Amino acid sequence: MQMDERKRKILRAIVQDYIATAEPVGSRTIARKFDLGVSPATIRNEMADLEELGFIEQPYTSAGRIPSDAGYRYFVDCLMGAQTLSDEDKEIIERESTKKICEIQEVVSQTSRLLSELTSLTSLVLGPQKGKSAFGKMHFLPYQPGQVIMVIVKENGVVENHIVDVGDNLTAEDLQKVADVFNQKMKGYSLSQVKRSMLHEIYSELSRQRHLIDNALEMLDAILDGSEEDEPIYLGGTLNMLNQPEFRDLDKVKSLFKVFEENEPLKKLLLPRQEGLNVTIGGENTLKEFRDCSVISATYKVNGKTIGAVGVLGPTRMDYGKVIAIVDFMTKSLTEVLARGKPRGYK
Amino acid sequence: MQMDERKRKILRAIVQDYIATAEPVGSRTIARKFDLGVSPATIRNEMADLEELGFIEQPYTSAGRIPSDAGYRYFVDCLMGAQTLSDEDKEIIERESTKKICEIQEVVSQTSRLLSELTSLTSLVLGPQKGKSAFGKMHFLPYQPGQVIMVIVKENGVVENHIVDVGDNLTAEDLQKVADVFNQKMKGYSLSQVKRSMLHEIYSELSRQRHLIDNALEMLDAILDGSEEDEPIYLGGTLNMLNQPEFRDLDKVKSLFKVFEENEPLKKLLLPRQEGLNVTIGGENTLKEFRDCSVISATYKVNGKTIGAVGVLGPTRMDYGKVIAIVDFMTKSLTEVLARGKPRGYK
DNA sequence: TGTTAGCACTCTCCTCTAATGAGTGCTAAC
DNA sequence: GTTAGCACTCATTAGAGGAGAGTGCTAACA
Repeated sequence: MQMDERKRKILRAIVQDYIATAEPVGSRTIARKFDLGVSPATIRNEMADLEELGFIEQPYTSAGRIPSDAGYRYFVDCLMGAQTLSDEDKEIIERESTKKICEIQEVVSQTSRLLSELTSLTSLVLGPQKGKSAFGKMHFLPYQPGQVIMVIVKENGVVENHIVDVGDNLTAEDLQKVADVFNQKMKGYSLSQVKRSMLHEIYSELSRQRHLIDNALEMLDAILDGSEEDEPIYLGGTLNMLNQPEFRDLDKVKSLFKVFEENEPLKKLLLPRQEGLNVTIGGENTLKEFRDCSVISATYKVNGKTIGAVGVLGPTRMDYGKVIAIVDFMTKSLTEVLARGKPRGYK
Repeated sequence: MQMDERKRKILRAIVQDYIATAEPVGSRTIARKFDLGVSPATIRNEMADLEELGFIEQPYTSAGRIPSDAGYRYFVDCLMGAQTLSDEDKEIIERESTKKICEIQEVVSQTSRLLSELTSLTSLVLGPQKGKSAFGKMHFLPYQPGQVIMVIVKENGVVENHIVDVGDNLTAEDLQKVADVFNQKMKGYSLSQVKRSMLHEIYSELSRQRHLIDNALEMLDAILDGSEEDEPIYLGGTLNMLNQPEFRDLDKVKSLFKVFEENEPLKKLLLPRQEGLNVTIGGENTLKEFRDCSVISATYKVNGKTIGAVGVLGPTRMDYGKVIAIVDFMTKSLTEVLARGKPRGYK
């Protein structure tokens, strides 16, 4: 059996109506709401075919039909057509993107908030990967007797500071020397790349300040590498999920929100199998908590390099056209903002 | 009518049983579970009295009784007796508190996590108030052409850094001069305290660097004062609320979680009417979302000065004895940790 | 051969009713 | 003052019946 034009029209009608109403769609409804020029009986026949093809299913005998995952997939891939963004939404995004921002975190959280607001769904934003940042420059500043402020400028421009305990017997010159050696030897390397030999050199050059070096290395370790693993994902509008009829069930809500508290599953959800825009529908997600959910995600870039991703999570019964348009435009806007504003924090 | 010993025993039994089962308590149940040496009929008579006194109420005619807010209040104030902490919990808290921590934020989030874990309720932790911190010292470090890193050491020891745009024509000496003037004039003042005259002085002394000063002041404003308003409250174990039978209702959950997203109401909930430990029961909370909730909160100190608060939020039907013991011990442990470890970030 | 009207059938959802059971208040006896 | 007994109340549950939506099938029609 083949899909013909009428089947496509009917499938599209079913998906659209189900997205709008969350109720199983009957042949009569389609005949009434969509002007297909055929009777409900004909539509019924076609629906039987569509069911056989696996695009729709019945919750129970003699209920209307709802789209299957495959049905949504076919809809997204073949039926949806060009996604248009409403002028209103477009304007809102553009207005936001012209705001001046200096911290990368602000950009990310703003993006997250905006996404969930525009879609009335839950947004996921993965900020620029800090992990790969390398050592740039080190400064020491006076703080208190026995302690100094160690300021680390990473190669990606992020500045961090930590208090380091030093002995009482270190002079400003000693510290300057330590900084000089570090700056010279380590520029451009992350700590994990620092060879033993390099450390050895530093140690031997600065044998007097061994205590300080140990402390400094510990701090550096945390700054340069520690953050790699648990890059947080910004969640927005989680409560929107509670408005979805598919989450009327409290146990479902509980297990969903539990997953929200973890990072790894969300990252898996967000990170695309390929560059650009991805649509993951229902069971295509591996996690059972998301079996009834779809994710629209997309990566964004700086200098042609992919550095993060944004996504929207909602029930499979979501307005794919609208959400895809929003996510798409948002990543483009984000890429633009990052290229223009150059806030600190991305590589 | 007066409370006598038997009435007290019965009220205590009702509260304890209701806390344990979440079911209205009948006279028969009390006679069976608690050995009061009287028959259900007698207990019924006493319960009628307790109801008249306002300590218990009936959800509907011929259901068992549940404690009213006043009943819980009487229980907490007069019936509960000394709260003992289980050795197990004590050990857990002590083990946590010996861990080395260097950032105040870690302490706060650890505390929050621990509280919600031990109580299976929701924890609220208000970190040390940063607001009152004053200007301590300013440093400039080279960053990129046209930009410098402004490092601000606040009087409470917190170090923050920001990138500031400067013109191309500023030398290191110029910057040093700016820093010197700021350090000299502003030490110990928060920006809101800076008199116009003082600013005038700075301006006239540094007329050449006006552009830099404007930028610096803007940053300082954010650092010194901006954080005062929206000191975040750390929430832990919000999902625990979903396990409480009183939150079976999805609408209730929705409105509760909505409040969780705001800061102001939570702060109101947490900030005590008096120093030390506070118990706020049911309707004593002003917000309608918390009408069925109680809050056990307590302040913690450093150097004898109250600087923050922790609290536990749960249904009015909570195990007051246990929770009070935990919160009490926790604040003491926290006070101790802060006094000993002196992590940065408190005043 | 494709389309349509008609019709019996299925299954959910809602409502109504009756039975159950927990718990009370009252009364009278101890 | 305490208790046993009893009638009464009311939430909860299960079951029955009806309404309604929607289907699949059949037969007639173009």
